[in-house]
Amino acid sequence: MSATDDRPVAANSVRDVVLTDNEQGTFGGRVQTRFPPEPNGYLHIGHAKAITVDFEIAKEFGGVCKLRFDDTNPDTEDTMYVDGIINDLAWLGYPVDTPLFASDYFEQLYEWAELLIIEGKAYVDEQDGETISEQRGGYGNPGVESPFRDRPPEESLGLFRRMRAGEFADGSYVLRAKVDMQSENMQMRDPIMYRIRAADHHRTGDAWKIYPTYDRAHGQSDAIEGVTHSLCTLEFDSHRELYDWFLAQLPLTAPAPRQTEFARLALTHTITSKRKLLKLVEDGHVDGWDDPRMPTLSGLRRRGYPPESIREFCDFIGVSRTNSRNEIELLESFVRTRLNKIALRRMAVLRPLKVVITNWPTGDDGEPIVEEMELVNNPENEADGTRLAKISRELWIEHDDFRADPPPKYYRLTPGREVRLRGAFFVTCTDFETNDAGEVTQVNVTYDPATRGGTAPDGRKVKSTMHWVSADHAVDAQVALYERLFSAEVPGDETGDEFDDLNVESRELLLDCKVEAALSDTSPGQVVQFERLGYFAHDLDTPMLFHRTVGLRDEWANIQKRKG
RNA sequence: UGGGGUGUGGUGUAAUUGGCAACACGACAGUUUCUGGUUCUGUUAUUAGGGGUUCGAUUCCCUUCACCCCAACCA
Repeated sequence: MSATDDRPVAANSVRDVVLTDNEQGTFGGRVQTRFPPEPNGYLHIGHAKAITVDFEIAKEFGGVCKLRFDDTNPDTEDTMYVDGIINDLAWLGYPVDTPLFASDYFEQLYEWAELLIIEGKAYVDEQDGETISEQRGGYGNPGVESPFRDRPPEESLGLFRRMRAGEFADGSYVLRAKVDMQSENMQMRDPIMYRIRAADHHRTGDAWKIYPTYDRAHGQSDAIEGVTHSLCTLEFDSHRELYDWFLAQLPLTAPAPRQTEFARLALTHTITSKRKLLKLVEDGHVDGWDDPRMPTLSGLRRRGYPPESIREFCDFIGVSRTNSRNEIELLESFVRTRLNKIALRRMAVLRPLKVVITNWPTGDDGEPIVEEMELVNNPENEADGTRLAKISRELWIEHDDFRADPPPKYYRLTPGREVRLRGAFFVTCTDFETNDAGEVTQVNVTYDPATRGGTAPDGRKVKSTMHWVSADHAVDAQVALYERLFSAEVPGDETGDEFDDLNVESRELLLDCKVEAALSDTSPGQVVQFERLGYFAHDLDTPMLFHRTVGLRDEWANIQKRKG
């Protein structure tokens, strides 16, 4: 997905590595990548970057990218997540027919483990986890070799086979690689290769009693699949040495895959830790994994983010080794740019205020007449055509669009002022009514029949144009407005606890909205622009419930913010 | 504390072998407009600090500092 316009192509440190490999013929020009999620949670915006890096690099060089589930830890994994991930991937634009599973390689991995034992490169340790951890030493401190490190291979082999047979309890034995207890790289201090787990695996059930660790399984799964470029995030940098070590012990015929790291995506006002996302769900701060406030792909989908805009964003931010945090506003700008082109315009009144056109004509039956106005569906795309909307004597307008006592620079309706009702008429406010609390309950206006369609024959101008819906023809709707889920740019930056920055008012549900009739034809998931308000996504399940995807740029809001 | 990684505007990313610091978002000012939207224009940086080599340094050298990652039988 390289840039097609005159924009400079975003940096891509991974591309540079592939380019170099191709020049040097490391893999004979082959490029194969993989996206390797663990099925223990749903995909989020951070994964979207990894996904585009993995898939787009492969595409760019005429290679393939496969989806492989790294399902080596039965305790946390579930088929539900497998399905969810495949689903989200397809929505993002990367459909996968035949996912791969690390668990399919368990037998091969096991055989290679026996090989290492026989060659004296792995041994069974029977110390407890705490002891092993202590012996690992610390940064700058030497490691201590396990008393079982030089156990004869035959003995280790016997023990390892009994581990597999299920003769031992969880945690009683582990298989360790015999690497270097004095290495400056902690990953190399005899890492665990296999541990005993009595758990039920989501695919292999109880067939296995022992499970390989990530470091043990990952690189070798890559090798089994023929991966050339194993792309991952920066925190695995220190694992690369181990990744290479394991592969170097194997009787591989093809060149070993190469691990290359890049910086993970971080966004302001957003968390992407799976554990904390799960906590948001479990503690009821959000409705679920697909709550529109969640940074999950399913949440963004419900929120109305076009998948293309996420891909364009990922392409734009580039790939580098610099730890950074992108502004959520940048992502939103891609959403707006895309939606501006494709979203149909509609009129919706979120906080209705009654307007009466006092000089509106009456028909022969004594009732106010009803007229139909032709409205443009999308000024950015003439092919979207027009629609008809009914108008009569009584209307709803936005509460914010009238002020009895207007502040400076207020262009909207106010006593004595003439404004335009979008695509309809010019109206002038004559007076208004209030309740006991002094709140405005109704605005009375007169209209100028000569301005039908929205232009004055005499060429006079108005300062502002407002959206409206006919009171008799409006449809009821509910609208969810969203603020950032975390109020701080970097959640937890002050206190260390992200949840201290949780915005408890991140959702405002408006139950009594009045929208134009055409909106009842909106399909589930469709995103439209409510004119002057923003982009809104029709809920996937509940009819006439709309989620604000993102607001429009709002100059007036900025003016008020500066004052306030 | 040992090792590894990274530092370019408010933010993110660019800048052949050293040669006018570019693009986008945001902000601000203006323009256009039947959306305070859109469009278009302008403004917004002595490249972490210090020193050195050079006619010339974001780029090469030395040095200081800051931030991130690593001591799970998680991935």
